[in-house]
Amino acid sequence: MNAKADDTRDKILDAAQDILVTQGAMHLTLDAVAQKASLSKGGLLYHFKSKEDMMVGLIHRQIAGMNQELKDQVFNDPEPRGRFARAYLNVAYQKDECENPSQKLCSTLIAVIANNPKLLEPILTQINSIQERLQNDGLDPTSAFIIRLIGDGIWFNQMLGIPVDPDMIANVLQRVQEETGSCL
Amino acid sequence: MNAKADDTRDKILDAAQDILVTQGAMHLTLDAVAQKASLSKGGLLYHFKSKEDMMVGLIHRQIAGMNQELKDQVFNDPEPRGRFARAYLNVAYQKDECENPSQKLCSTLIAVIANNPKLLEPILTQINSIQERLQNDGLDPTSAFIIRLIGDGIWFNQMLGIPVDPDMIANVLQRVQEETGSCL
DNA sequence: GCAAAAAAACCGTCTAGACGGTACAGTAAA
DNA sequence: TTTACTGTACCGTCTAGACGGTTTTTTTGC
Repeated sequence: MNAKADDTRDKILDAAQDILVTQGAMHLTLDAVAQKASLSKGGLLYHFKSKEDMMVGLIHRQIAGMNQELKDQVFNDPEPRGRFARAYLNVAYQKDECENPSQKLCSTLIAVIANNPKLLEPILTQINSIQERLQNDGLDPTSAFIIRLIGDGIWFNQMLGIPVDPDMIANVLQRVQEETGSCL
Repeated sequence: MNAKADDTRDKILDAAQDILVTQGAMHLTLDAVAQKASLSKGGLLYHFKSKEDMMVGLIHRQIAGMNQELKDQVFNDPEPRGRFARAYLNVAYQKDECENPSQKLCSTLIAVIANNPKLLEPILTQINSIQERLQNDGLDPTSAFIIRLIGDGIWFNQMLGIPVDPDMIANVLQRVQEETGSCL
């Protein structure tokens, strides 16, 4: 069955993700991932034919997860104008530390950049797509760009593990909320 | 003489930096650095007793360079109110691609995070210092924080090698220019 | 409905090479 | 004599990936 294989693949990617978040990119080895996924190294390499292949799988899954989050946020926002912008900021900063897809994506990013910048392509595509959607969000281009930079800044801080003050983020989100209502 | 030694140390750090920017953190090996610096591996280890030691040296030099840039920018800005904020954005984004200290710092950052998060300390100190200086820049706290995030966002993009539209950056800078004159 | 064949999923060891770091003998200049 | 190196040989460790074999699942033939 394909479901079993998909399940195993997911387990492998979960393990890789966990190692990236908790131990850093340097400790992401095939052995470590296999062990954490309760699998042999051979089993791992059956599903992903190389470490690079595994990283690609991880990137794609992360991006898909992020897009789902964005979709949900947009869906739950009744005001069309600027709702993608708000969604982007909300996804970039999520309060619950454990299940933060943005931070996971960040950890993945670091690993990718450090080990194989060629794998950045799908991520760049995603970023371009976000920029485009921001531009078509009913805001003027400069405001859209500013919001993107703010979101990226939040990412950046989370990536470095810098504790960002939740109250401050709330202030920023509120101001954006107000300004996207008018014009920013 | 001490000048000779300092010169060699600088040459070594230049080489390390160059490898980081052009090839990525994975290719930063002692052998590669020594070769690029036209030096033997033994010679390198004479100046830096370990790879970690070399990284620390690199971080410190980068931070010093950035602070010098900030100082210069602030010095050349006649309007006291918000001039550190403007300086920060200007340093984060520099047009001339070759000599961009911000991008070099970014590459170093990645290497550090990926290989030894313990070395982040001096960088976190720097970031906190920047945040503090932004807060004492005559702007309200939320505006200051927003500007920091924008600057970090610019960093983030440069770090990923994402080509940011110079015109857009100019627009952002101009708006900040206008707003820091009034209140943002 | 069931056995045999085939394919999929997985195990665990082995190897070749890279890398950080050490040791040390020697050299050249200040 | 000290400082600033060169250059080589070497060690221990780590890691990606290859490989041959084994178990489990699915498909096929009857």
